[in-house]
Amino acid sequence: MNSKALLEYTQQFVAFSDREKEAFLSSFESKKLRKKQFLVQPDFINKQRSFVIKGAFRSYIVTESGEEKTLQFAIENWWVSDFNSYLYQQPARLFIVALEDSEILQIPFEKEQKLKEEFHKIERFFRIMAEKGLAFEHRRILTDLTLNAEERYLNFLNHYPNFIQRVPQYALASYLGMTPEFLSRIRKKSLSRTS
Amino acid sequence: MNSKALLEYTQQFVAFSDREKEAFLSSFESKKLRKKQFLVQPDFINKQRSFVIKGAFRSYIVTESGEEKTLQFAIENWWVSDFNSYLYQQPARLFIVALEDSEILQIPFEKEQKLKEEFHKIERFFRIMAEKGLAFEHRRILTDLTLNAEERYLNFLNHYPNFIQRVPQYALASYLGMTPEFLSRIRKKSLSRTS
DNA sequence: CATTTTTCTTGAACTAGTTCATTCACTTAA
DNA sequence: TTAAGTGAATGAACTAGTTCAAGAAAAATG
Repeated sequence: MNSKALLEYTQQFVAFSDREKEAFLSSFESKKLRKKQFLVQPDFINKQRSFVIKGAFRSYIVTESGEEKTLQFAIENWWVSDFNSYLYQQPARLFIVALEDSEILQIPFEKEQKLKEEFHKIERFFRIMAEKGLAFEHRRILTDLTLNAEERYLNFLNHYPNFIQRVPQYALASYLGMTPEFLSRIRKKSLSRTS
Repeated sequence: MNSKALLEYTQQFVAFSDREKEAFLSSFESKKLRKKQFLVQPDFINKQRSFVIKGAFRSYIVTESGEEKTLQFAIENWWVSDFNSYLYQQPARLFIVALEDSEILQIPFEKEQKLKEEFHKIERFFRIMAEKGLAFEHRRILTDLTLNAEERYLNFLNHYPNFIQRVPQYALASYLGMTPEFLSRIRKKSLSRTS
């Protein structure tokens, strides 16, 4: 199994012992998804946390009127889940779909709980993941409250240039809280300024 | 020191031993703030995490054009900080101000790090805090993407009725991502429907 | 490689929410 | 008490972003 990328990822944050490494990595299972396959669907419980080895995902909610609103994108070295569903083991509200043919490593909820009980360092690892996630979402909320549509797009471009090519524009628009038509106009405008 | 409320709060999530209890609670210091006093200000590092014993706080950012955008409210049994500043020990971008005469318990960043190293259960406690915070912010982002201004207000009313009386309307408006004038109109409309 | 499907672009009308200016109500403090 | 702020309400003009419709481009499929 291709757990090298995951191990290297963890080493940015904690130094696992050999036992911890073994316990941690052996709790994951590899899974492959083809483009357009669903990893999570509403009304089902999101029973796994997934780490992206290869490919790209989008998590989104469908409103009453049928619009899709994107909560998150994930590419290599990102985690993806319906976090409310996973944390509380309640039915999901989100869809998570593969944007490309993808490979992930998944850990089941129960195994994660046991690892965190048994190993302090694994508890720490997931604490750090959650804190980084929380800080990230605070920054997102602040930019959403602070910037207008064009500024939000330029800000995204700045921070995540590598996402742009891999994500459909209508999905990015809904992540940024605007319509695809308006994003198209914004891009036209900023292109004409650049060239 | 009034650490009873904090201890009871932790017991919802973890069962500390006597040693852990002692180490945890003795790491906090009590602080009182009068209404309108600042707990955090931009450009200073947010060196403490604060737990509200009594009173109410608001964290907000001031935009280039001078508007205040509210990120968070906190009353009794909530934590408050500029979390990006605290986590990364970088200069804050937020103001945090007391909305009432208040009392908090504060733990310094360095002490928190040591406690998390020494005690697995304290590591777990902060892991749980971060995960709950992350799930909360995901729900917030989803409602912001999904609902219009009136629905966001009614949703807030539903979920946090006790905040309404303690928070100025202009601050609530900026938390909900609308102008105070528009919130005023929304309230007028929904009042006339109720009575 | 032709065709079917999906995504992106463009225009024109529209509207949810903003802005600005003024009045009203309510604390706070001297 | 009276003055001096500060927060909330209201009206009217405005605009950032939406909606709808239709065509163009790109990508997937057999």
